[in-house]
Order: sequence, then structure tokens, then C-alpha cells
Amino acid sequence: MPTPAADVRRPRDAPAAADRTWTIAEVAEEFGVTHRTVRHYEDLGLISPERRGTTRVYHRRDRTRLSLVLRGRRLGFPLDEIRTIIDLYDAPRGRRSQLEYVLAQIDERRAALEQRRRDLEAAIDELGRFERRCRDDLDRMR
Amino acid sequence: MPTPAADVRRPRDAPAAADRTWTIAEVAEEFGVTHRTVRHYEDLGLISPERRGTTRVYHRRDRTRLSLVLRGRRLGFPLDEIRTIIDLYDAPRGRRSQLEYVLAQIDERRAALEQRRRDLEAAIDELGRFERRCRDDLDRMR
DNA sequence: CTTTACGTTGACGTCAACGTCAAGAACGTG
DNA sequence: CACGTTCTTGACGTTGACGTCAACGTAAAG
Repeated sequence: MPTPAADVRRPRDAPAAADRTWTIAEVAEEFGVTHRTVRHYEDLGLISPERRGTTRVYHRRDRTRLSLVLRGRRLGFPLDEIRTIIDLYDAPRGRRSQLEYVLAQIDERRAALEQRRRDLEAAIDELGRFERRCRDDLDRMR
Repeated sequence: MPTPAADVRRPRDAPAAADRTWTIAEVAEEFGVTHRTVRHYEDLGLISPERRGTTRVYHRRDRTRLSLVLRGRRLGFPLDEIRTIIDLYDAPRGRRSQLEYVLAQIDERRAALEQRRRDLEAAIDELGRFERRCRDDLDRMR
């Protein structure tokens, strides 16, 4: 096993935990996606890693955003919709009007999420009822 | 507004509610999709309407399945995965082994759905906390 | 100093989920 | 029975979300 790349980039005297950075391979590995996927998300503006020369350097912020992206993906949202959502978290909220806009967006998003939750629970309930029926059938076969 | 096509197809003496049928246009309209989408789902084996001559005739069963498909779609599942799920509901459960297979599938599906629910609630919670912060910020601006 | 591993930018390929014509066939209505 | 409406089957186009491949840079390791 070779020396981890992060140890190379991190000077001995610097604190390890705080400002760690990651390579694209590490990030991809950790989140279980390919580097192509990571780059694709960057093309779409979902993450924007630092560049050291030409090489991408990922910070904790990028990992946070990536995990949000992947959760959105697991939930079946299109990537550009995901971007508008997570951009919301970083949106400027200095002026009153901006804050109110953000709050309005939040309401919209929550409505969508709760619609989804209703669908989801309906699906789960239905599955439960179906399982019940199957178990009853099985019992009667004994 | 023209006479609904269903009235034409349904003889005067037949009961209206029980065995009503629908045209592709009616089904599409009712579920808010295009007829192309409905046909696409048929191509993938998600629904299989009766044929009268060359024309598709949709029964209640087809509408039930279609609504399941659309809910699955809202939840972001791929169509072929949706098919395996709703086919489960119509799968033969005569023999014990078949029933046990179905029950195993149900468990799998439920696991996937509950993973999704966790993601969903995490997203909703996060949105709630974020709203809280925004509202606090707004209050402090007064 | 070459090898090897990892990184980078295009550019094209692919697959799912439909959209979009085109060109008939069938059907009820004036 | 002509006619507009609705339905049918292709077949090709499009968009999103990546996969894949080529061609090249670079940096540590042998």
C-alpha cells in the first residue's frame, strides 16, 4: 500500500483534520462514483473544486455538496434541479429581499419533497398490505 | 364539447360503472401524460390494454397499473424497475415456492423504499433547519 | 531517466424516456 | 359517401446522465 497522497500534500506541522484536501480519485472512491461522474458534476456547476495548476483539489465544502448531490440523485431528482436546491444553501442572504426569496424557494422545495413523501408512504403501505395477503395465503397452504 | 367516446362504445342496457372502458386519449388526458407516453409504457410491458381490432381499449386494470407506474415515476424509479415491482402484484402465487419468492422480493423492495424514505426525511429536516436559520436572520434584520 | 500511476481535456458513444413527425386506417357525422 | 377526428404503426430526434477512448502532462519511484 503506497503512502496516501494527502500525507504528501499536508506539511508535518499543519493540523491534520481541519483543512484536509482530497484528490479526485479519493473523492470518487469515497462516494462510490467514477471520476467521470465527479467531473460531470463539475461541468454542471454542482461542485467547483480548487485548482492547483491544472489539478483539481477537493475541500470539505466540495464533499458536502457532493453528498447532497448524491442524495438528490438517490431521490431521483434531475441534476439541474439539484443544483438550484443546493445553490440555495449558499445563496446570498444579506438583503431582506434575498432572504424572502430564499424562504419562498424553501417552501416550494418542501412542498415537492412532501408530495414525494406521500407517494413514498403510499407505496410502502401498499407493499405492507400486499405482504399481509401473501402471508395469509402462505398460512392457509399449511 | 363532443359526446364522450365511452358513451358510444357502451350499449344502453349495460351498467355504466362496472366495466367501463377508456380510449387512449381519455387515459392520457386523465393522467396528464401524452398518448406517446402511454404507448411507450405499453412497449415496455408496463400496461397491456385490450385490442378491439387495431384500437386499444383500456380497462380499470390498466388504469390501476398506470397510476402505479406514474407514482413510481414521481418517486424517480426507472421504468423497468417499476415493471418488476408492479408485476409482482400480479405474479402467480399458487405454489409455495412462488409465494416465498414474492415475499423475498417484497422485502427487497421495502428495503429500497425505506432507504429512500431516510434520504427524504434527511432532506426535509435539513430544509427545515435551514429555514429556521433564515427566519432568525430575518428577525434580526428588523 | 524511463517507467508507472494518476490527472487533464476533448470528443464521441450509449441508454432511458420520451418527443416529433409522417402516412395511413377506422369511425361517426353532416 | 365525403370529411374531419381519432387512432394506428413506424422511424427518427432529443435530452439527461453519464461511459469510453484517445492523447497528452506530470510527478514520484525504481
